[in-house]
Amino acid sequence: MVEPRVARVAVDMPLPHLDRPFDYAIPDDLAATAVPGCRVKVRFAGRQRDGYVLDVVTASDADRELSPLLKVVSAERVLHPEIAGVVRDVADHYAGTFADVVRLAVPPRHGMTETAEPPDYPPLRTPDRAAVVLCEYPRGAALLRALATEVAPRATLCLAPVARPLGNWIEAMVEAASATLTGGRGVLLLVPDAADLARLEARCAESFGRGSFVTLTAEKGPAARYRAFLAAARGQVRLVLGTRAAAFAPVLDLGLIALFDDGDDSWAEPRAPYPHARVVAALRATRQHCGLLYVGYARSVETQAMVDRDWLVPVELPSAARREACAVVRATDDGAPSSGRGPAAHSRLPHEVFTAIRAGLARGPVLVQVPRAGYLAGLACGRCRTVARCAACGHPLAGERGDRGAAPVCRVCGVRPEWRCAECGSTELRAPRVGVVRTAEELGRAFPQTPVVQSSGDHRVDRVGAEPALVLATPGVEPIAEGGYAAAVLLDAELLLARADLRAGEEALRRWLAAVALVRGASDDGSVVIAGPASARAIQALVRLDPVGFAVRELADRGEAGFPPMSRLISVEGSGQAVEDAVRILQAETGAVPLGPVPVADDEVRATVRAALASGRALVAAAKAVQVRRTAHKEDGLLRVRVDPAVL
DNA sequence: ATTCGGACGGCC
DNA sequence: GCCGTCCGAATT
Repeated sequence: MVEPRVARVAVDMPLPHLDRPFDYAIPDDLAATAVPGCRVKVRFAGRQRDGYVLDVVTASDADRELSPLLKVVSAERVLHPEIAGVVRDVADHYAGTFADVVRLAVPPRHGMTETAEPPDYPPLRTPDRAAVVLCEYPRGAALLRALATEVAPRATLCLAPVARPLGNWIEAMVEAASATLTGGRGVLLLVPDAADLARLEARCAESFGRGSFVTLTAEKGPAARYRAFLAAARGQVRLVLGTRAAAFAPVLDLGLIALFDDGDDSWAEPRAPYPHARVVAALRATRQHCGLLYVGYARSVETQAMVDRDWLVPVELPSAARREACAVVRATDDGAPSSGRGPAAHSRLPHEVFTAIRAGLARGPVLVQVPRAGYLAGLACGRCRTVARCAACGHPLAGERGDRGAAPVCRVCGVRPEWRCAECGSTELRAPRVGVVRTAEELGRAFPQTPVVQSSGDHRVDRVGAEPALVLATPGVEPIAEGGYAAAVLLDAELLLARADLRAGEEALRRWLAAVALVRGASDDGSVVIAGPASARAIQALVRLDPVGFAVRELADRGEAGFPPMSRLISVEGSGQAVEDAVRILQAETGAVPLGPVPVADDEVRATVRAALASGRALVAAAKAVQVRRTAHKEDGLLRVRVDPAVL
């Protein structure tokens, strides 16, 4: 009787034309340690390389003598078969290779950590505490029941943005986790950044017990990262917390992936093949039949698309209940497109902003959200302020640096269109105004008796007390206020809106809602004032606290313009010749009409190819085939392929 | 006839 | 990527 003696190995070699498993003979002395998921060394193309054993089988279909495994690095199973499947799915979705994706999924080995006695992980406490957040939402209780009974529900929770339990995203995630863990399955909780992770970690320690779960993040060094990874892979913990890189964490018997704020741009992996954690989570939910929950104050256009095809269940309050629970939001135009120049025109606070701050300070801290300048400025109609879009491809136009009347240029297809506003017919374009409030000193002068707290990227403040203070923050780093802010003012809305980016409106609304979520509800006199053009769709959505309606309309716009998530879009970037060849092949094989190429930095160009969703798989497959051809024929020049990139 | 080198294609 | 092989041209 012949024992299983063949190892199917994923060799660490990111060449697209060699992106498949290779078989190796397992020598007798390695038979015990060469287990599925372990790291091995093999000889490939005459060179020693790393790899992972995907499977151990009895026979190979290779028509040649198998090379032997050279070495089993260790018998530790670091790439479980189901994670290997997810890695393959992600690689296929993004026209990438298994080797590239597995590097994102499995952290580098740390030998000392692996051989050391593992720390003691006490069992999870799953307190029998009633869920107070999710049960307030329609379908929330049903969601919790499904998570507890292995039904693997998929949902997107649009939280009411308010500093009350009803709007507490941490509580919502802990409740979903608790239900799943009580039902006996493992949980993966994902957040976009380190500050959110610290807050979630503290709350989980309180609820489930310190040390009973792990936090998987690269920030604490390779040993800590690998220790946490091993605890999950060995099944020593059933709850894993983490940021982007933890989206692949090998939680055993996974019952739930919950992901907070999927619109945050940090979910996009900067390394090839540039997967987005939202997509990784969705692919895992499909393959692993686990629950999936997106949590946020905003609704991303992507998750709305999943709702529309009945793949996700929407969970949100009816709009009347939401408005009743949250702060009252008003918009005040921060000045007409003023021709006035000089300091006075720039430093004048809109009256309503001033009064809102003054009224808020009487009752507690007031948040002032001030966006940083320096985005790539987009253009708007000079008369009606509708965002100026390229007539050829629908992408927002950017203004080339210069004085007023600067030539508009499309960064996607490269045309310099004769622009005319689709709404009002005007041909007058305008760039966004510079900020109304430039400095903290300016506001400090306006409210001289009030303490001023500043939080920004380089100097982050985590929380402030309940006493009156002016809290100035850039979007994304707002401190939490004890008991909630009495008021918030959102300045320079137009600056955020007028980026030459498809997602400008969505992104602005997401950031504003995050600020509103830190403010007390209307019944506690919480109020928010946003300074910007009240006619803008995103501002209207904020005033009505209706991110879902906004996402529905944005999605419809994307559909009309042929952009993701209603189309599949591939960007091809690299040397002119490589891009030209790639685009020609993609066009020939799929019939897709390319946009561009347009020059980008360093002598490189970028072209964009779009296809209807129905033929998206074919487009992605063709893009992979282009790379296979390139590397197999050793063509020179670089070619980066991105599927549905977050920004163009 | 023999050696050298560069291009090409397979890699388990 | 890297190596091995195959073929043509240069060298003896």
